[in-house]
Amino acid sequence: MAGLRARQKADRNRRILEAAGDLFRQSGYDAARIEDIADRAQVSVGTFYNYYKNKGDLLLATVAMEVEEVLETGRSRLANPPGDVAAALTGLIRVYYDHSLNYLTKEMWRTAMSISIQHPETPFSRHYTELDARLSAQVSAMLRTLQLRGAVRADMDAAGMGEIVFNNLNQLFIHFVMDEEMTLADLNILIARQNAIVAGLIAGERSAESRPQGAEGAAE
Amino acid sequence: MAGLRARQKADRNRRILEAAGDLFRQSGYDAARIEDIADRAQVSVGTFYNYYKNKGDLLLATVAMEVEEVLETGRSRLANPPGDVAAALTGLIRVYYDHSLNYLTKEMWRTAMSISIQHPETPFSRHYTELDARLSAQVSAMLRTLQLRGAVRADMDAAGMGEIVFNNLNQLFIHFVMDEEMTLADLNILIARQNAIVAGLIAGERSAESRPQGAEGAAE
DNA sequence: CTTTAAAAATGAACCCGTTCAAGTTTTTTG
DNA sequence: CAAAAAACTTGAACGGGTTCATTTTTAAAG
Repeated sequence: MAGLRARQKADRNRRILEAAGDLFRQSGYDAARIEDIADRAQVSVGTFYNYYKNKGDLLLATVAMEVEEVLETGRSRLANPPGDVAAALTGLIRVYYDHSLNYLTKEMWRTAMSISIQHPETPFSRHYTELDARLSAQVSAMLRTLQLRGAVRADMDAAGMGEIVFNNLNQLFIHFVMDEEMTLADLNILIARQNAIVAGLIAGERSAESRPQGAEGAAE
Repeated sequence: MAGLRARQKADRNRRILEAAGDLFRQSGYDAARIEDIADRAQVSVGTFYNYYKNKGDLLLATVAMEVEEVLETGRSRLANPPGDVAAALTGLIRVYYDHSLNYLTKEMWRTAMSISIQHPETPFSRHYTELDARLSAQVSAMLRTLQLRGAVRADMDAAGMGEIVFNNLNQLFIHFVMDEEMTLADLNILIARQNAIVAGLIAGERSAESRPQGAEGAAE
């Protein structure tokens, strides 16, 4: 009987993950108590802490699964982006956005981001930050591809502009998860508007890109 | 004797704020216990909770003071921005950045952001989000001013582009406070680089703006 | 198969933010 | 000025995340 201990360990881990996902989605992160999660996973509270360093650490396991899936889907989009700059950007970004609520609630996203910001030195945060960096790199890579095709101005720093576009979409995503009323459709409209501006600015000289709209009044 | 109660109240509030600011800076937000803050302010724990709804609420009072000051300084920069687009953007943004560590530590910023994201419906978060919106509006206003002067392309949506620029600087600021090693100088270099890209893209046709650098290789 | 050692599970105890019933001080009323 | 009401202070008690000494289970050694 090779590895009874290992099997039991894997089993308990799976049960904890399942229980946590269920309870987080059902009652929310704050309301889901460690004791509840442990009970449902049929382990004691102490055992839970042998598997995860703390409650936040447990959330990462779930969030990370989601983001890995998004990265994989995004990768397949990099090879052949649409020729239209706005469409290419929006298409890639929608891959990210449209996956976002598959397994995670907005509250779970908020909590994950929140913990990541507050404790940047933890493995949780480092992992999360690294996933962000990889998403950002995908946007840069897409811009570079478009640039090599001539769809984007050759004199632009694609890597830097990719970061700007990613930072923008990331911030919009934060707004999205912070507003329970906001739908994915709303978010997509916002990002399409922003991307249209960017596309108008970076489109190659010869491309038939639609030029941006006129300016609105300013504030403050 | 008009308002003994009012004077005592103001006094206690001042003492609590001072004690909290001191302890947060000295020992960090997490390590500063409510009991310690209350002791130092010469009130009981119960009394503390008559003045602030919770620990995070107390942080807002400090953070808000800092941001209000930044907004005021920023306002004075709006009327007469430098003609150079990159210089105008970087100048405004440096007002924000250079003030940021006057009264607050990185850890305090992280905590404030963290709480704001996790509990968006609280007054704390609403206030913080509103301050962000006002900063964003300042960036938009500056772009609009430059546009009216002809330093920025007339066909650009200044309000939308202002949001993009703000989202970018905000995200960079998050990176900054998440990395204890990173200095303000490092941050300013990063934002100058990003702004140079933006400036190159949005500069008015006739302006003598420096064109952006060549593109780097892409990733992923 | 016993014995010994290592690994893991357990729940009571601890810490700290928050709440609340009871007590105290200030203000208002007559 | 006394009595009643209102406003405020207080610290003990509560809840939930986390820790740790102890016990139990599995693996290794003889």
